[in-house]
Amino acid sequence: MSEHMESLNFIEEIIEQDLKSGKYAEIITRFPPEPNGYLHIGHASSICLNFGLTKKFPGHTNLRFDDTNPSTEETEYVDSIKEDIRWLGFEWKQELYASDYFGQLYDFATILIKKGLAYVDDSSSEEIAIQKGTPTTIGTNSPCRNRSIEENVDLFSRMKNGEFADGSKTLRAKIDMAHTNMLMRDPILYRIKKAPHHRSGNKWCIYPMYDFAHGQSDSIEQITHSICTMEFIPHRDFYDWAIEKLEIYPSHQYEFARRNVNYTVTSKRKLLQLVQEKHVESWDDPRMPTLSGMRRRGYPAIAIRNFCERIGIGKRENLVDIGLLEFFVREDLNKTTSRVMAVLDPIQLSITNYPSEQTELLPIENNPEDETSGERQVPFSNKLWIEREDFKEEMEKKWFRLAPGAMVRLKGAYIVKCTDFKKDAQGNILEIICEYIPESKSGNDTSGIQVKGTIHWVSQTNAAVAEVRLYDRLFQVENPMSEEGDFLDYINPNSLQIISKAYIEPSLSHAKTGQAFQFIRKGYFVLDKNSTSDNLIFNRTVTLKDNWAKVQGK
RNA sequence: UGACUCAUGGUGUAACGGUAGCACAACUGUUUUUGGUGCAGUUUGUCAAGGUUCGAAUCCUUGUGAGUCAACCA
Repeated sequence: MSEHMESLNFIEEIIEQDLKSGKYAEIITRFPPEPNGYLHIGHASSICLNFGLTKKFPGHTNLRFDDTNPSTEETEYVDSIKEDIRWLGFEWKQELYASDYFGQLYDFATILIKKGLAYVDDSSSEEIAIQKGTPTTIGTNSPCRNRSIEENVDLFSRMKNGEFADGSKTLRAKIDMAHTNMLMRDPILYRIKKAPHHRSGNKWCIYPMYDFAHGQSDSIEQITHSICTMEFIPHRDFYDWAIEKLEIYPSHQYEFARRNVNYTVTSKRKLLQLVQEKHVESWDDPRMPTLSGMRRRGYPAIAIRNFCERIGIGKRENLVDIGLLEFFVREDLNKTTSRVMAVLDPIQLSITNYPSEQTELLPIENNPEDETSGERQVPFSNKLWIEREDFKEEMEKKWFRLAPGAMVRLKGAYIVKCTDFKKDAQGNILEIICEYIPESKSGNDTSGIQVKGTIHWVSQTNAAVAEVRLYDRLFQVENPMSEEGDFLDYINPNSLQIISKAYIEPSLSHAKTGQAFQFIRKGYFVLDKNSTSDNLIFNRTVTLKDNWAKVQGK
């Protein structure tokens, strides 16, 4: 009933007005990646924006690969991009490629030449750079600027036919070498590149530049709202110029500020470097900010979508706290994952008054947040593994775990009282000795004893073994790109910690790749894709919030 | 010595000339067989100076600060 006016971001406001005014009956947006790398969290923001817009308003979104540079693009990237978008939960109306428009783009270029608005230039890249001038001094005209239309038409077709070497000629727009916008100083439209293209093969040896492909592709597809990041603002002048001169469908470009996340980098070049120089295992290394990395890390797609929606879009510089993403990850996983017990840093706990030959199965709820999740049977015996950090040699104030004389509940089992412990000559604790309270059985406790602490455990005779990989942030500083020197200097040397032998409860030996769990008190974990039944591998997705750690830190 | 963007708590984002709100983070308390979760609450903000107005985060002026632009990359 109470229809609250939902607040719109600035692009949604523009669209709402365009729809209301009748400028468009429906809108068309596009997500236009270049297939030269894997998608990352920054792309997720753009994907959620573009696809989200046409969920909210009538219209549709296309996927268009901006593949105009054959030397950097590969089909492997095309495939990963499609997989990542689908995983995020979006489906495009049409799958399109700028390379499909090479013929049309060539015709567009010829139109400009015939209108006297483009010319073939023999200048080298160095000469062109000099002609450009600087932001504060005007440029100079190329000596080729006044070639006749006939000569330009002839030269351009010979460029296409492969008569000239790479770099020997370009096609340039004839605009204004004194323009305050550097990009309007006769920008290059076409270059010669005798390289095979991932889709068109050797059919072409001239390729359009971004500026002479993107806006034109938008126009061909009748994109109504072409959304890109702020660094393309200076390109909008040319975007509009070309549409006007070509007299084609007037798409419009809108810009928002790219989303940056702290403790990571999201430049494709830097990410590629991290992979190539083996600072990480692969593009989908769980420490990477790529969508495939986050998927392997165990981040649910819904968490990424909620994150993107929450941070919204704007036009100002930003550095979003990765903690917000982690919040959404925990929020979803808390509701959906089964609780299980795993001991990462084991120490033996022996119960002296429990029959040594006995094993009993105890029912433990799978997820207290989900009444329908049921329960499972967990074996219990007199020799258990517990977490080394759950024991202290001497009792302290506010310590709710084990210490000599202290009592805790073993999750889902009994209350135990620590009676003794054993140390070796070096002072390492070898074993904790306890007595259990038979009347304190979980769910049937008649002991009347109240304890503050509950700890997790695994029965030694029934335990399975797994490798557990603990991940931390990839960089030690919030913004590696703004620090002095090389960003690689700021890599966190402890971003990956491998525990080769953790003890896990037997139910976990049937886990499936990608299946997520909460290891009680330790965090959320997911079975890695390289896991086998002989060698189980769990990735820690994210820790639980830890108030105890905060108290200790004080 | 240019053009173009931008400026709201620690972070991100609302407000469309009329009560500065939301989320995260932080901090209290409470619940809890996870020091998790849930619940209740607290703290913290309009870059500055002028101006217009009954009234300014919002409009105007000036200043300050940050970012972008000179790839045959996208």
